[in-house]
Amino acid sequence: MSHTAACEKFRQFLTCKGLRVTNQRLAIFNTAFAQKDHFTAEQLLDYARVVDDSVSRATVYRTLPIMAESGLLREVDIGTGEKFYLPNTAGSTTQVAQVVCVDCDKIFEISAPFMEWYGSTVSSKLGLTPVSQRLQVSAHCNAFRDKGTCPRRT
Amino acid sequence: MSHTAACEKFRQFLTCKGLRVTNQRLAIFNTAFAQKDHFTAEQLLDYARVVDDSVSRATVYRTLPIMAESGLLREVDIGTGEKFYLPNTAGSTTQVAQVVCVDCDKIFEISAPFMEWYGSTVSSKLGLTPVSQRLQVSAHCNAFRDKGTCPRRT
DNA sequence: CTGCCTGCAAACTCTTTGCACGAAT
DNA sequence: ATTCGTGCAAAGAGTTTGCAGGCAG
Repeated sequence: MSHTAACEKFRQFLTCKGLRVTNQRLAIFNTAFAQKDHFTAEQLLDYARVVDDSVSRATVYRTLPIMAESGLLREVDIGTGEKFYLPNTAGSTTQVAQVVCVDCDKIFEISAPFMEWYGSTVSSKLGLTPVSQRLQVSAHCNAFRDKGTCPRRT
Repeated sequence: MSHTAACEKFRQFLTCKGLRVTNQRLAIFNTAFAQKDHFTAEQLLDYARVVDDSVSRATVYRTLPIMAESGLLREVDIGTGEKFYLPNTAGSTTQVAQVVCVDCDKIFEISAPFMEWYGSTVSSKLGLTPVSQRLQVSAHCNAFRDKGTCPRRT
C-alpha cells in the first residue's frame, strides 16, 4: 500500500469514527507511516515535530491507539517497558512473530500463521474464544559473540 | 519438588552465588513458593509481611530476580504493566505458553514444547542463538459472554 | 570485623489525565 | 456556534536506586 493511499484510509477511518482530521493527527500519521523500522512513542514525537512543531507528547500518545485500531499501524510489546510501533504495510490479518536480538536491540518480524491455529485450539479446550496471540523469541547475535560487534547494532 | 527441598535449593543457590542467607530472603522465598497461583510483586510483599513484617518492598523487588535466576520461580510478563510470578514446581526446562482470559484475568499455563524448536529454527536463519521464547494467547471467556459472569472471575 | 543487605523514601520511566484554550465541522 | 482536540504540566503505576544503619559470614 502506498503512503498516499494509506493516508487516505486513515482520513476515512477518522471520519468514519466521528473523529476530526487535525493537522497534528495527519503529521503524526505521515511520520509514523514513513518509518522503515520499529519506533517508540518518544521517537515518533521527535520525528513528527520536525514536520509540525506544534505536536505534543500527549497527542502522540493519544493518536497511537487510534492508528493501531485503524489497522494501519501495528503495536509490538516485547516486554521492555516501552511499546514499539511499525507501519502495517501488509494485510492487517497477517500473523507475525518477533525475534528480538538482545545484543543489537533489533526486532525481526517473522510470518507465523500457525499462531492463529494454536490460539484457537488451546482456547477452545479452555472454553475461551481467542482474541490475539503473540510469539516472541529472544536471541543472542552470533556476529556480536564472535567479533564483539554486529552490523545491525545501533 | 517439596517445599522444604525447594527451600534447601534456594539456600544453596544463594551460598553458591556468594549471596547471604537472610531472614528476609527466606521469608520472601517461602511465601512465594507456597503460592498456588500467579502473584505480583505487590501481593508477595503483603503475603511475606504476614510471616516477617520487617520485609520491605525494595527487598521483594531485589529478591524476585534472584529467585527467578535460581530457576525456582518463573517470571511471566503478559504486557499489562506488572509482572507475574509463579513457583516453578516442574522441571525448569519446561516450555510453557500462557492463555490469558481478558474477562477473568486468569492466566493458564500450557505446555508448549514446540516453542523451543520454533525459536531455534527461526533464530538460526537469522544468525542468532535463541535465549528464550514466549507464546501468549489472549482470549475471551465464553461463560462470561453467555451468562455475564464466570466461576474463575475474581 | 567487614562488607553485603536492608528499609526508607525519593527518583525514574513510560504513559495517562485534568484543565483551559483553540481549531474542525 | 458547538464540540472535540490540543498542549501543558501534573499525576499515576510499577519498579529501581542512594543512603545510612544492621546483620550474616
